[in-house]
Formats: sequence, C-alpha cells, structure tokens
Amino acid sequence: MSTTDNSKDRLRLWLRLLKATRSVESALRENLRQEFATTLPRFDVMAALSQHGEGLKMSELSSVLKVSNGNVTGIIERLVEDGHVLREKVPGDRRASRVRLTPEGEAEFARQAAAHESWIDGMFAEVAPDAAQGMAEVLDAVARKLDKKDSAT
Amino acid sequence: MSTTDNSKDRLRLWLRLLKATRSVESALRENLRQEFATTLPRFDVMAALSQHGEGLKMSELSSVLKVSNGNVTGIIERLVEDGHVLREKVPGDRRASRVRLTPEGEAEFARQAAAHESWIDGMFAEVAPDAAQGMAEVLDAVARKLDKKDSAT
DNA sequence: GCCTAAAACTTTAAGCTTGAAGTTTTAATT
DNA sequence: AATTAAAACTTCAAGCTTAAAGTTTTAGGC
Repeated sequence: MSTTDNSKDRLRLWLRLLKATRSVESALRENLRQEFATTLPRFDVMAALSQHGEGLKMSELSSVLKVSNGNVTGIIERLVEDGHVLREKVPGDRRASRVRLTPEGEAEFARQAAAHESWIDGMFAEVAPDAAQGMAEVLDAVARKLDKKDSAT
Repeated sequence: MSTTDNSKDRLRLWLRLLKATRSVESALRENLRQEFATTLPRFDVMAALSQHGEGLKMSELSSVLKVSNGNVTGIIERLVEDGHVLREKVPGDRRASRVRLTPEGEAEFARQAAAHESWIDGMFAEVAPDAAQGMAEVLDAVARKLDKKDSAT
C-alpha cells in the first residue's frame, strides 16, 4: 500500500482540523460583518499593519500574509477608500509604496481586535491550557514542514 | 478585563490552527491543480457525492458541505460541463434536482482520493497517533459548540 | 378550488483569491 | 551609455463565496 498504516487516522485528523477551522472562520466572518461591517481579509491586513506601525511595502504585506500581490492590491484599494489606510511613496524607489494605518484605522482596529480576542476566547473556552500547548506544537511542526518545502521551490 | 486570564493563549492557539490549516490547504490546492487540473471545492463536492452513490439533492449538498445554495449551483454547473457529474429530475418534485457522479467522475475521483490520502499522510507524518486522537477530540468539541449555536439562529 | 407560506433552487452584486501577463523602475553588465 | 535582467507592482480572466432578491413549485389551511 502506498500510504502508511496510520494513514486513515491522519486523514481523519485533517478532516476535523479543516471542519473546526472553517466553523471558527465562518463565525468570525459573521461577527466581523455584523458588528463592524468588515471582512476577515481586511481584518488580517489591518492586524499586520497594526504590528508594524512604521508601515509595510505592498510586497512585504503580501509575504507576511502569504497571499498574492494582486490580492493585496485590491484589499488595500478598498481600505484606502474606507479611510483606514494610506499609501505613501517610498523615497528612492518609485516602483514601491508603503502602506500604514491612518489614526482612524488604528482606532477602529483597536475596537475590532478587542472584540476578536473575546470571541476567540469564548469559542476555545473548553480547551485546557496544557492541551492547547501540545496542539500548538504539533500544528507548528506541520506548518513549518510545508513552508520549508514551499521556499525550496 | 472582559476576557479570561488564558485568553492570550487561546488566541495563540487559534492563530496557529489557522496558519497550519492554510498551509495544508494551500499545498492541497497546488497539488490538485498540478496533478488533476481541479480545485478544492470541486474535490469536496465530488467527495460528498462519492459517499452517496444514490446522489444528493442540491440542498442536501449545500447542507452537507456547509456552503450556500448559490455556491453549489456554480460548482455543479462546472462539474457537469466537465462530464464528472450529472443532474436528474426528482420524481414528484419539479423544483428539485438530484446530482450524481458519472462513471467517468467516479473513476477520476478514485484517482484523486488516493493521491489526496497519500499527500495528507505525508504532511501529517510526524503526528503521533495518540496526539492525533487528543487533538481530534478537542477540535470536535470546538466545532460542535459553534454548529449548535449556528442551528439555534 | 383559492390563497398563502414555505421550499428548492437560480441569479445577482460585491468581494476574495490565484496565476499569468503586462508596466514601470531599478540594478547590474558590458 | 546601452542592454538586459530583475523587482515591485497592477491588471486581467477565471473561479470561489456569500447574502439578498427573484422564480417556480409544493403543501396547508380555509
């Protein structure tokens, strides 16, 4: 057989991982939409910018979030329209632009992040601290392995 | 404080869960695209149909996969074009249609499913069987809680 | 039999996502 | 200085996704 003996068990783990993640994501999307009229991709972008107060270049944003360049272009476009983000020129490189949260964007994100944290806290309330730690390690190993393969391409 | 003491730890667990899931999904998408010229949503639909040889109604498919009705409409449309799926009338209800894999669809899905299982097996190779079981339980609890809330809406 | 509500879809508008192709600018070679 | 290659984006085409609105058909009540 081309797969190992435990292959069915691993498949089952993956299917549950996927299901749980989708359930949580779906609840988050719903909450973000209802309470803040925003979306998960916008939230992710603002979170990344919030951690880099000095701003990020489009390409940096794209690599931090692991999404395509074209994707970032569109999301930033809408965040700029909303007044949450601004673009500035990068001195010495006329191709690039640096992107930052506006003061309004920062204030809005602070509210969103607080709500987000409490939503997650509620959803994962039953997870015991030691279980959480063990899972986090396993998940990290899985992700690292894939990302390594990725960068070797 | 509005969140519990462990709230930061839970947030960290969620972020890793999300990252790992996205890494795996992204690798699967890439593999499905390269090796079978198909997509994850198409694969998911065919997997659901494969488990129900007698076919599923559009609304059943939508509820099994937890995606919107309109979404299913589009994906099935393309699978029908590809010759992997066929639609038939439901006797006694002219609103509904039942959807099934064609013989070609079944054969193609069998190849895809075998590859899929071995990809997953490789990605989760380091996960010990007992760790996998513990994680699966925790994930199930999280998903069940959210789905219950969902159906109460 | 008629009316109304619900069910089973489909359509639409808006946004997310990718890979591929195209544009402008920069850097490196010659 | 001229050429070439690479970098930093943007644009495009195609597909996925949802919520909301619209269509047709069915089922229940009167």
